[in-house]
Amino acid sequence: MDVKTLTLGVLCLGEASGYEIKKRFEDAFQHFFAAGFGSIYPALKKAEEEGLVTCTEVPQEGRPDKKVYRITAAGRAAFAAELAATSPEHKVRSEFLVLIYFAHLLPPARLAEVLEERQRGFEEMRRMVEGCDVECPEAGELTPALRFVAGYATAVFGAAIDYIDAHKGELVDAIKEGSSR
Amino acid sequence: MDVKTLTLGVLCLGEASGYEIKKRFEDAFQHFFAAGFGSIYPALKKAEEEGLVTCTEVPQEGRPDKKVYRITAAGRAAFAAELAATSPEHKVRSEFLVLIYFAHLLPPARLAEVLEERQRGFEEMRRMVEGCDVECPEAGELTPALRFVAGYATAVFGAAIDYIDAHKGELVDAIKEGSSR
DNA sequence: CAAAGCATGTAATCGGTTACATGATTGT
DNA sequence: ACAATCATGTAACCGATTACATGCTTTG
Repeated sequence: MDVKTLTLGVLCLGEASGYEIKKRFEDAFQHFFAAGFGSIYPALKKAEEEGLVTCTEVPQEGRPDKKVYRITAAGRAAFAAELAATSPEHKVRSEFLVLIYFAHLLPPARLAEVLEERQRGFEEMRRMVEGCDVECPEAGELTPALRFVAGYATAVFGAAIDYIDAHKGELVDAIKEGSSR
Repeated sequence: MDVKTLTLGVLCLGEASGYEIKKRFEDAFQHFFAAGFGSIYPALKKAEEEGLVTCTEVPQEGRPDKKVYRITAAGRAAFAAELAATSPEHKVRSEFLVLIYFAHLLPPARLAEVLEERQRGFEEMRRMVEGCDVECPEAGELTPALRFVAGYATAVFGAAIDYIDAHKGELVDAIKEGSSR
């Protein structure tokens, strides 16, 4: 699945500009599907060429015109078809775990930093996911699907945080001993 | 961090051929850093050109010669420097969570399949990570770092599996109701 | 006064995946 | 017989990141 497809997904939920889609990616998908302007704008352009979305330019003062995109029937169908065909992959690319795997080649002080930095990162992620719950009470109750995703993320980040917290001291001590010997 | 760098890391642990490095990636890094032949072989070639590894061709019968790579002092230094400079990122790209997020656009039967498929995937991963413990008793005790990585993965996969198991019925039921209404 | 937010885009580059190309041996 | 394992590589392609380019408004 590429950025163009998920962009279609966002537009299924309502019209939006490229900038707004980027924000959606940040506060809803960030923890499982990141994307920057450099992939969103070209994706929107291509989707428009293919008739999957339409675009209305809204004049703005002191800014470039806002381009509001709306999904078409063809776009909706394309997104549904893509969803039906994608298998539930789940890939992780973790420099953090590489660093731990080769901890013996890291200065012990740096190792401790690495562990705390990642722990803070996970804590921030968890806060954000839980915040999602609180942020949108106006839209009525969270749908079951959204609750599932948020609950999943909370559980997984929680497990990661707890594990790091419970074992970091032990690891750092062992590496310190190893490097002084 | 790219494949070339992690390849250097593997060679820090002992000499190996491209094929053997690929196996290492599969049974040690798979859950946090995947790589295929198409990135490993060119990485090795480039590392050799840069003097980070040396290569000895070992004649084989009925197969292409085996090319055994060994890391050089420069290679070791380059790897250590790279490690010291990399920040502990941790990125997830999950088609699975996208599928759940848009569960309302999926046939309920497919949703149930998706949940079970991913659960099985995580269970397999967890088994593999735990197996790591059992597979290499000859190399003496697992180092603290290796234990940390295995323990982390076990905890996180466990949390994911438990969460899916506890909430999949609820989700599927809710989506079924939504689509019949 | 500086930083963050609003708003759009392009081009170069980079890294990785996939498919192709070859072929013997061993296990089911 | 067929699949898997051993063993190496290349080339085309694809998608994403990064840097560049511009510039006003709001908030701290």
